[in-house]
Amino acid sequence: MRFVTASAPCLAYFTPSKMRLAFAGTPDFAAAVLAALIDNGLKPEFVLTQPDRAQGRGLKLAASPVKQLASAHHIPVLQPPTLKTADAHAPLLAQPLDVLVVAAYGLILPQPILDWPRFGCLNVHASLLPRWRGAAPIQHALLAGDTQTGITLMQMDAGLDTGAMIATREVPISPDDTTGSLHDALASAGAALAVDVLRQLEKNGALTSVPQDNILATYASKIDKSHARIDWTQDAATIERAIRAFNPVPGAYLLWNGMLLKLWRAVLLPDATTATPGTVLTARPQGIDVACRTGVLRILELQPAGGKRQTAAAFLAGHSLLPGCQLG
RNA sequence: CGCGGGGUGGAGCAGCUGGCAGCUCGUCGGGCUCAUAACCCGAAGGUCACAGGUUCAAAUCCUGUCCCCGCAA
Repeated sequence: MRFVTASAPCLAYFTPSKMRLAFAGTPDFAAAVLAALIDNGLKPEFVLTQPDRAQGRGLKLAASPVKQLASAHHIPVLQPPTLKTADAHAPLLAQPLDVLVVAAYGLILPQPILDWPRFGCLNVHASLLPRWRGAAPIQHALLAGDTQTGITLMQMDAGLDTGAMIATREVPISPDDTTGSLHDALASAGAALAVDVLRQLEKNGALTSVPQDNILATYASKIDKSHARIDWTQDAATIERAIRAFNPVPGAYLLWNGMLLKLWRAVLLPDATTATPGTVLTARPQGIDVACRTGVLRILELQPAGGKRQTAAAFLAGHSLLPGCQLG
């Protein structure tokens, strides 16, 4: 926001982006990118986001983070349920556009939409393509034990994250990163990269890109609850990565006495064990040690269904989880 | 009105077919010991989320409100 004195001609102070820019996105990740565009004088003329959905306890109707942010800045918001039909995209195509920035929008863009902006649709993807194309790149990077990931800004085409790459930005993965922490780091990297590329486009009037090497492509399939149950027949290092990859959602969990326990934090122990995988070796205030296929995992923080997240010491104070019992 | 669990000393839980508020841990005091997570004795600390109702009597039964959480989306 800049101030304009009453006596000065407004236009002399107001230098709007010459580009006709629009934005499409839905969750927090997208909202972070949108916020950066707004803060850097690249305010979109309008925003596309998914329709308000009933969600949360009580299924209350909620606006997406992108919609909330756009509304706060008085940017027009469009929420078509789909873009596949001519009815849906006809009104959009009537409007001239230079570039559409897309970040975690969640709707498939058909060819007419991809061809709509003069410089095409630019997607902010949370991996270093061609590695981890698809829906859950952050989780898969953690599950795989990657030590580095990043953001790729690419020119969208009809394939799933197959478009030519315009720019990338690397983000290191630390041994204690979770999907939550990495998501935030990637969101700010993505936001910064999107701003950089748009400024460059504004200056040069053109974009350069390099095609992806399809041979190196890997796919990051969607994560759901069924993946989040701890499998003790895996080795301890794999399980520890899974706990971080499923934090904060959907939450790695195990079953004990028919009770669902979410695992929030665990560390690898150097110990070896010959116990059956899933056996509790010791249950002490400093942690609950569980045998895995190879290695031992110490659970530090967990959460019973209906209860709050708590330390192992707190949990043990109220539950008799004894050494020797089996976790599933 | 999507389904469900829960709010009890500082922490985690039990009690909830109504009748003296309990357990594990922590805290404080003392003792015993120099045994990988010590042990023994003692003490402090709670208007049982809030409001109303039923009752001789309510943490417990009924009604309403607030807050926390799991599932499902």
